[in-house]
Amino acid sequence: MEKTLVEIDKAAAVLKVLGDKTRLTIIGLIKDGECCVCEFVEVLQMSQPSVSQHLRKLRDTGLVKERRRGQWIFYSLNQEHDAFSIVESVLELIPDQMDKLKELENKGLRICCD
Amino acid sequence: MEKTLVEIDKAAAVLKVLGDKTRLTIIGLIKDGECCVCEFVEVLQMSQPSVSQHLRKLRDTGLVKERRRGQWIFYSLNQEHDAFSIVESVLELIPDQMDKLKELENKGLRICCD
DNA sequence: TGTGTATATAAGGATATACTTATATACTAA
DNA sequence: TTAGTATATAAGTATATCCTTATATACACA
Repeated sequence: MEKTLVEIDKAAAVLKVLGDKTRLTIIGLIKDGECCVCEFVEVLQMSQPSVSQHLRKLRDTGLVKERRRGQWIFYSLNQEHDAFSIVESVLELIPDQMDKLKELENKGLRICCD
Repeated sequence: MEKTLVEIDKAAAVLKVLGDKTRLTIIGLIKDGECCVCEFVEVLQMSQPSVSQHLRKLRDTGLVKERRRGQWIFYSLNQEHDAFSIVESVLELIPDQMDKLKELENKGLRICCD
């Protein structure tokens, strides 16, 4: 997988979007799979519009992909992103968020659509 | 070199500081050595207070170190930072800034203090 | 000591950010 | 079609950010 150089402006834009606790947690939550908006709302304990707005920033920079599945929209990491190597190194450094998804599952709130 | 986990808040703070074109350029300029404030001012074509304020953010998060040498203060990367791996992956991705230092040297504006 | 140079800090203003509440859109199922 | 659920967008507001100009601090040298 070739690594392309990324202009400073673009790299700065990516880092700025990643530089927020909420969005970083979202990235951590979809490290190994996808989540839908209502799952983020539950895990993050934030309002739905607020979560939507954070997801929009992630989507606008191309860091995440979305996939509609019935009434749900699932978000996942865009591993094709030019700056994905940054995302990877961030994910290696921050604590795993999987326990939060486990907790969701235990509460019966995990959305599964396969 | 052990890689420590970094809390989400701290990682977000680091990414936020890196998420600015000016500061990212500064990081690029000191990739392989140190620069003093007046060199940044010349390369970045920005006011001295503005540069100082950017350097302060980088210093406050611990991403750079400073070293006074006579009347000059030299800044360099803090390779001991918990999140240095992020800095490294960013530096691998963005274009080299060394040409700007070469240009400074050609204009006789490079400060050397050894 | 006084003057000049390098850097930092303070204060103020324009713009960006991250919430809020209200509303619109898209899909599902009766 | 209508009602309900999931998500997005709009508008407003408090706060943060990044610049500016003015001033303070630290050092060098005569």
